Amino acid sequence: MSAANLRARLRAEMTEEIKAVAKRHLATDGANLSLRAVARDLGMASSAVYRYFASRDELLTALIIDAYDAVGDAAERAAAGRETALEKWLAAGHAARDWAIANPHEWALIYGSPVPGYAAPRDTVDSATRIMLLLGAIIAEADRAGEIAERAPLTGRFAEELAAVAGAYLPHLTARVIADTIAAFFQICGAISFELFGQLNNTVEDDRRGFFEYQLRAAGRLAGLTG
Amino acid sequence: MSAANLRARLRAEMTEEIKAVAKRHLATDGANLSLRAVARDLGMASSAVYRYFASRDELLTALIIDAYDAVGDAAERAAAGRETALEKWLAAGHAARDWAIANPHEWALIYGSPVPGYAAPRDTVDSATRIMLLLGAIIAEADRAGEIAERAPLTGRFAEELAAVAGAYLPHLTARVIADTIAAFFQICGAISFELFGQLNNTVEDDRRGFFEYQLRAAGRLAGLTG
DNA sequence: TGTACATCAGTGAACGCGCGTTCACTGATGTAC
DNA sequence: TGTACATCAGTGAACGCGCGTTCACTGATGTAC
Repeated sequence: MSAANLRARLRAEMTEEIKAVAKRHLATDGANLSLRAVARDLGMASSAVYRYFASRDELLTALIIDAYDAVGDAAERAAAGRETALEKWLAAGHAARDWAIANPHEWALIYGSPVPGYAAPRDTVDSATRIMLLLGAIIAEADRAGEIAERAPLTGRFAEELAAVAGAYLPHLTARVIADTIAAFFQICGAISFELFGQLNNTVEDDRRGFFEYQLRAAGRLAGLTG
Repeated sequence: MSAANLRARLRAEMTEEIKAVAKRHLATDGANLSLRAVARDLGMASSAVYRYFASRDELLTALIIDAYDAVGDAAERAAAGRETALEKWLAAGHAARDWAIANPHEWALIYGSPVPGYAAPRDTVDSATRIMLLLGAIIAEADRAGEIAERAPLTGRFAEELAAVAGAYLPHLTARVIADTIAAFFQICGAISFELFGQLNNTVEDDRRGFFEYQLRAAGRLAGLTG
């Protein structure tokens, strides 16, 4: 390996380490992450972090992209091993929830309230849409296999807007599939977020996984999945 | 009016004014609300605020209770004027969404990511559960009127937990109604939050109300509402 | 009616802290000739 | 192989800022006798 490559590798490793420490700090500081605290934990001067990230916002952006990718990855891998559409659906949903429970503050970073004064740059969209595309693909595949319940066509102006999206970016999906995928996605993420943010306290304490699966199946039915 | 009462009234008015300014500040600062900034806006010394709230957290708590009450109030009033269960359901849902759109930062305060380092005290629960009780009451009423679709009984450990809750606090509701109400509530709040937090950008822009109603009806079906 | 006292909203200075970012710098490492 | 130079990670001090909370205080208003 050339010296230049070695330097590049060390740089990449340091970048990862900064992100790893920053992720830990999300737990205590939430989204108002402190660059100085991260540097302190790494035993380096706060100014040194600027060798790796041009600003606090850029570090935040990196964390956000990582989080979207991680949850998307987890869902994709879980679904990949399954046979039927329903199995894939359930596997993807549980994978997302498992990841959220293991990384609650990263989940809050991407699906919680927006960080005041922070505007997500374009770079985040690709990673952000991965999990939605996975859900859409599962539904579309089931649709082609004739496993999707017959439903009345969508009506209303929002249906036209969704049809336009389908035409421009997702020609293999119908407006109906997109609407139902988004709706199911909102339901699933809502269920995960509310469980995570404590709204189930004092009601369902033990079998939250079971209750989540109940809701996950409901979301599947909403999306037309039979079985 | 006695002088003591006058003093009490002025005190109450000042308290309200502090909360009003603090609510405006949620927009810029999110949950890391600055007491000093609020005092500055009111033209008073920051220490004066301590005559009204013992700490920043206590002010936050007051804002949270107000927000829960406001959205609960809006939903209750909207539902009160309707005839059928479905009409009440839609009216309550739209009222919650309308309130959220009008007060996005207060919505984020109660249904967004938890504020780091802040633990909600007991006083908030009554206000927090109002809207869920309303939804549960609508479903229960429809159930008594025979307007709820027949469904298989709940199975699983979470069903037992919910049955225990029903037995202890809500004897007129079945575990099934509670499960479905919670699930529908998560779905509705998820839809509102994700719309508010920008997840619909570049897909549905115009007719978000229509798309929300589509999801609201789906939530109603999930809860067993026919029609 | 007049006076001494209590109440209490609000002041302003201070404590001790943390923050993001900049800047001139050091010193190790690698590169070119 | 040896030397001059370039690169670049990391330092430490500084700038200018904001924060929550405390404390001794002022001064207006109301109360008791």
